[in-house]
Amino acid sequence: MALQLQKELNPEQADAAATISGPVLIIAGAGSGKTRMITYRIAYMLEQGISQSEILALTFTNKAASEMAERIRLVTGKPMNKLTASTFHSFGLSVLKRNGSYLGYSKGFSVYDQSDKMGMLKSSLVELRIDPKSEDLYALSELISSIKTGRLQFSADTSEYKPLFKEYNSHLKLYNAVDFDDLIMQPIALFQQFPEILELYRKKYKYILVDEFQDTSIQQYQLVKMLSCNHRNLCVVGDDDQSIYSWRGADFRNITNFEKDYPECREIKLEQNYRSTGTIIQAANTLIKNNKNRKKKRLWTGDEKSGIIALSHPEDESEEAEFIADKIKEVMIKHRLRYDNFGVLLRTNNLLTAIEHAFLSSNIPYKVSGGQSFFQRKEIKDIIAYLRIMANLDDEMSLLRIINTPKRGIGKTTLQFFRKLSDQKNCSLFSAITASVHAADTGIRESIRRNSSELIDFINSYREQLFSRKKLSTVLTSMLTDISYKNHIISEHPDNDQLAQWKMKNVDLFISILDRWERNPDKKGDSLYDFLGSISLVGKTEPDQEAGKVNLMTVHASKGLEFHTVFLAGVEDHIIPHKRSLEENPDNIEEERRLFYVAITRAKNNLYMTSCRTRKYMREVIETIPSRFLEELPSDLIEQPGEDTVADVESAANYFDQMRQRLKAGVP
DNA sequence: TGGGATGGGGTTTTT
DNA sequence: CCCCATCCCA
Repeated sequence: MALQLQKELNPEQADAAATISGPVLIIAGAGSGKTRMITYRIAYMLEQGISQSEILALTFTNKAASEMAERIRLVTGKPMNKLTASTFHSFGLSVLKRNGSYLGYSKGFSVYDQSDKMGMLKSSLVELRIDPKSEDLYALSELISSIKTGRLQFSADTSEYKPLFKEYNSHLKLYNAVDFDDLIMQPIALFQQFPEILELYRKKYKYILVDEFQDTSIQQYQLVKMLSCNHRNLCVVGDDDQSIYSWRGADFRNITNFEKDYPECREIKLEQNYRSTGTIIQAANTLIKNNKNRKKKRLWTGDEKSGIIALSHPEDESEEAEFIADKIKEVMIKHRLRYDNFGVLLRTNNLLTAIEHAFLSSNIPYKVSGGQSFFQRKEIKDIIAYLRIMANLDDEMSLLRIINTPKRGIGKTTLQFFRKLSDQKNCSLFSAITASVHAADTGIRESIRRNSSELIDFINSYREQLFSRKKLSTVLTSMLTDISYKNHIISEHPDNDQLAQWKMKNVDLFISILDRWERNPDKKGDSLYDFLGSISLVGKTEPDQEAGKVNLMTVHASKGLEFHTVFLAGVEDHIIPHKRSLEENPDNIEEERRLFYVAITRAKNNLYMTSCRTRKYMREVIETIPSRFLEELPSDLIEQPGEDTVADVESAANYFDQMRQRLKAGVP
């Protein structure tokens, strides 16, 4: 059955979907049916006889990648097991897994996340005899990242960190580990050093598509360019107005670079919005017009002016949360909606708690995406560290993590001794401990030698089992029993049994995730290495297809999603736009505005914004100021409860004035 | 020397 | 409010 692009898509979408060879730049406004277009485009390619294995589709999140494959499967009715749809990072990981040995990585190398990275930085500083407390670790990790990706060069005031940079990288190598930046930079290095490997990838992936192109970094674009510069079948899809990841290296100038690199490219704009009511679109357009740095486009919709945008000013965050809870119930009944038609969006994760409390006490089912990932939780990271050290004996960060979890009687001093030894012999910590427990004259006390020796034997024995024929989940379960991990959890929370129970539930959940992964017939023959790889890049908790729950998330996490009714909480200056963001660079105001734009355009029908008058921050209650972006919205579109429109606009203006006075007076 | 108790400080967003 | 670091005791 032939696909009928003209019937399924509007003329621009159909044009974009049918243009499968040569470079194409598609500017797709919010809600313009981008995903639908991409789905049909790939389905159409397959219909034209291009095989799945020749297509590389790069997306921004794992969720987007799996959804893309699923949608194509639904349209074509065929399984998509040969299609490569993944994030840049997981693509990079797969390249390294296959070819890492060329760069000196051995099988089972570890992938370090942000917190591992911080830990590495801290110990590198100690090694260089710099007090970690005197440094801003977060800023340092950004610096390291920028240098590594070539975004920044060492300058006069940063050159003092050259040794740190060197130390950090050589330790990564020593631990047989890579960080997130390496997942992009090492494949590039590999392709540069071994053109014959690059050639293989070029031959394989004849058609490349990049989604969320505005959020790719210069390096990610470089990687794509390397792969596609011969056949030039590169399609990039993006919207500069929704670029919200510049802090992570995203550079929407890539869009202009693309036009330069591929002068023959076709450019197609999707500007018709199918998602939102006219009110929402008008507000969004008015807001984003204030950004100087953007491509000309104007989103339009057939809808005239239905839908609601409302603003209210609760006293504090608990009143705000209650308002949202009550409003959800009210709107749900009025419009006969389900809970999952609602999205509650927040600029920062710490605004989450108040909302969760309110939802719990008014029995509103909800799910949180974003925030701390399941795999980032302490108890889960502990278990992963056990698996990682067994997969990769050089993995020092993991060894350090588990060495006294639970307590094993190996303390600071002993550890220092071992680390010094590993440094002297330029070997891994694990080898250093092994050597020292077997040496005749160890220089350590007998009881400690015994403890350490037990640990080494423990790791070796379970390592062996994990690579035997046994089921991983079975081995893991017996290992956790062996170390009485659950008792450890209980002893960590002597006065909070509920928390301990919750953590144990997480542990069980992890085991069942492993179990399910092992049972998956696609993963047959895969090993512990593959499992660790597969979880190392999973950001958020997988959306368990849980229907019937209110969606609670950060604005960043909401990109690409839509809800009948959206709540945007904490619409206050210092939150959105965020204080720190502006402190870093006043130009960030445009990115903050884009964030606000993304939030607004998630709404199909209604948008309820709340701006508290006071808010608790850390320990103190502070007076807040309504977000400056509120003034950029057309005031006649905004309802404020309990007042008629004219008085409303006036009082809002007054309110802003008062607040500005207060701000000038120096009241925070 | 290890481990518990006590006090200080703090994440904007995430692959 | 919670997590981490340091200090001090056993």
